[in-house]
Amino acid sequence: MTPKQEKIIEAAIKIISEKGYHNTSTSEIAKQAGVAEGTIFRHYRTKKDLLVAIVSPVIMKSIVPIFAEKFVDQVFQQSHEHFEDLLCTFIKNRFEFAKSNIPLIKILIQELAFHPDIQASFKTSFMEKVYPAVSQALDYYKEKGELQDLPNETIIRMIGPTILGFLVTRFIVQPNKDWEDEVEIKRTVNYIIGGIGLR
Amino acid sequence: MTPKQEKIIEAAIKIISEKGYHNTSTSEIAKQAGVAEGTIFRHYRTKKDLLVAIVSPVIMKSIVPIFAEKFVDQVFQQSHEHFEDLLCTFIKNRFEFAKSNIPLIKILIQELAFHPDIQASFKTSFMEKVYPAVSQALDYYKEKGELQDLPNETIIRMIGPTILGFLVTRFIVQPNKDWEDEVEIKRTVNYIIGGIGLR
Amino acid sequence: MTPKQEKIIEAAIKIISEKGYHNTSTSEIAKQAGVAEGTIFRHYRTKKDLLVAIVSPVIMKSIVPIFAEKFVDQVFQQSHEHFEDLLCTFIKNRFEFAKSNIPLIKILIQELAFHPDIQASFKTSFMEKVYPAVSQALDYYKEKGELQDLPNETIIRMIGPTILGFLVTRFIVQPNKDWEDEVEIKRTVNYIIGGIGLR
Amino acid sequence: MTPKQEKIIEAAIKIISEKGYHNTSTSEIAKQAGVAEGTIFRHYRTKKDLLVAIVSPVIMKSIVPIFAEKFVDQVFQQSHEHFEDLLCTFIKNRFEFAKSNIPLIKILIQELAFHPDIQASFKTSFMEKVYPAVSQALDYYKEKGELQDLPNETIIRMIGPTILGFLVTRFIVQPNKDWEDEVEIKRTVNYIIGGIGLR
DNA sequence: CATGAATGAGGCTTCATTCAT
DNA sequence: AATGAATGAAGCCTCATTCAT
Repeated sequence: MTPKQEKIIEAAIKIISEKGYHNTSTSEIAKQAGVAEGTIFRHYRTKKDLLVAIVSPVIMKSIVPIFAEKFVDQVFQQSHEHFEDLLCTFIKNRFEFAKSNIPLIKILIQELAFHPDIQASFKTSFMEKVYPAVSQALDYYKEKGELQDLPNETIIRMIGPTILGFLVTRFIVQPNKDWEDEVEIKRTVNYIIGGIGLR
Repeated sequence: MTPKQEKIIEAAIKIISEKGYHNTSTSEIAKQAGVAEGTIFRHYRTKKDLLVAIVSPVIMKSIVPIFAEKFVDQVFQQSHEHFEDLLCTFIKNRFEFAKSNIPLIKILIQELAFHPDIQASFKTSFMEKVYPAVSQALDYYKEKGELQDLPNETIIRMIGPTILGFLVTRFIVQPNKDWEDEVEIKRTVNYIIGGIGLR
Repeated sequence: MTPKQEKIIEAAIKIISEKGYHNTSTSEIAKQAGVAEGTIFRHYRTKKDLLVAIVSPVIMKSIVPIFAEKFVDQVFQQSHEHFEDLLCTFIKNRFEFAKSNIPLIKILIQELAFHPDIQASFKTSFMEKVYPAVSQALDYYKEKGELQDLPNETIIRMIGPTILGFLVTRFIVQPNKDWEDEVEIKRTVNYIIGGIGLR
Repeated sequence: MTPKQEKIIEAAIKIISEKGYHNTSTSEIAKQAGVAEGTIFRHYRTKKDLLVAIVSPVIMKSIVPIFAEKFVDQVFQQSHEHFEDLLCTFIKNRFEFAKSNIPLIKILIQELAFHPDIQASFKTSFMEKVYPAVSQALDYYKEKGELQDLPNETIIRMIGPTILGFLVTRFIVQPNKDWEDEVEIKRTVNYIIGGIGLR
């Protein structure tokens, strides 16, 4: 990855996250990157390729890592005795990730709707790497009697938007509000635990 | 609203919800509507105006009505003794609304990100009509001891994505899944009540 | 065919025949036609489509008509007792055709090499319409003892370039030479008859 | 001519003959030649220069040699008693030349139309070297009473396309047909002799 | 009111050519 | 001599918008 390439990606992320993929012209990206327009196409065959180059790693990093590599181990190494601990770790981790990747996440969310191939890539990542790991963890805590006996799909369907909703509100909808992050994270954890935990 | 106008709106909703605003050309809309391209611009000065004409009513209908007109009354007429009842009514109502307005909601969600003016309109509607009503209701049930003592903003920030997440999953992400709607609605209500209710 | 369309075709023929398809830009054609560049694409979806629209009719008119419609009839109505008469009529006819379609023929010859689809179209026309008719005529005159017993393919392979070579030399290679057309046509006929006729 | 240069020429001939000059990019040539794109421009100032470097020798070799060097001598050394012998030698010679230079000849024929300077070069070669020699030979055989009393220009105008037409048909239009080369060459000679010879 | 041909600005992309390494 | 990243001019094409009919 040459310095010019980095500038291009950087510029593209900045502008696309602000105005959206379709409202951003390659000439604009080139100008912002301080590069000739042709240079973009030396590195990315099409404008779409550039988008994919931006979005692909985010897909990986946004959902995969925690689960694929450490998550399951952690769970069974009892590093998180209670589901609540695990949830808390997870939310804090994703919070930090979101905090330092706002533009990328904005782009991913916005463009997911319009690019079936990106959608597919996302879905695949999710179904192959995230879902099995989470499902396994949920089963584990269900057996420990910490979770209600709901289908895993339902649980995920409820936790997912809760966390995503929190992060989107926090960083995209009202980024300038005076947030007490610690408290709000705690409340989100409580909300989820209240909603799916066993009393 | 002439019959031609209706055809235009109808066609625009169909195509834009499928392919997105930017991937839909006015000529395509005209063809689908069985109308000359010029006719569109006789009724809507710009393509953007057409989008606004589509999206504006949805903004109203998607968040306002229940609250603005009947909601508060209902609450104080004790038509819903418990918050859970109110919540259940609300979710079922929004469920039906979503069911019969999928394309419109798709458009609204997708384009909200790229059109600051639509965002503003949405925000205004929300802050002026929805928030006060909901807030009032929450206070009422808090006093009745049915809700935890959380800031209203936080409660809304948690309920909102939960419901929206359910509807989006149900109708957009996995519309073809074999859903047991009754059950899933009940679970969603329980999830929320568990999360914010007092035990 | 609107007047603008005619202007476009006219301009395209002029410039492409002078400079070749690839050296001619659509903006140049538009300017020469006194039309906006976009107008070209309203009538012809691509630049290639424009070329095909120009070339297709020439394919038809350059080889098909004489044979398909009148040729065979004429032969069997003994309107041409000798092969020489038929040949003379044919060459004169093609001579006149070439004279009034020089740019079109130039384009056809030049671009045939680079556009496999046009080639195919040409080949099809030739094999389906021209070859059978000519072959039939040749057989007829062979039986009359006027032609040597050569395979029809060979005869056509020799007559074709002779006539084409004459026309190309006459109208493209040396259009400004002081030609005695009558004489030169007669000589061409004699050359062919000498080459394939029976003494 | 360095080995790199040879690779470049070789690659250029291959690709340009297949796809034409304008449809071949210098980067493609570089890749096929296993050379950096810049290297092409170190040896040939422009893409056009490269084409000329390819085409120039073919112009020489395709029409000049036989005549310029050995032809005239041969004629007056009576190495060919009859015109037919000379013609036969010539066609066989050009046949072999064509056989081993198909791509080059393809390029020459195709690009001649679009490059006035190459045309000029061709014309000059022809007028200065070929025409006088051939003309002299024709006069010689006319005096011997073997040829009809036609203008040399006319004779050349008829023989040229006949031979060229044969070679183009044989090697470019229908290279895969099952040709009996010996027979077909003989027929071509007979066709020409029949057409211009004295009975 | 409706039409649809015409417009022309602007977008993406290609590619011959240059130049620092 | 060779490289190949960078350039930017120019090409094809799309599409929202206008306007004469």
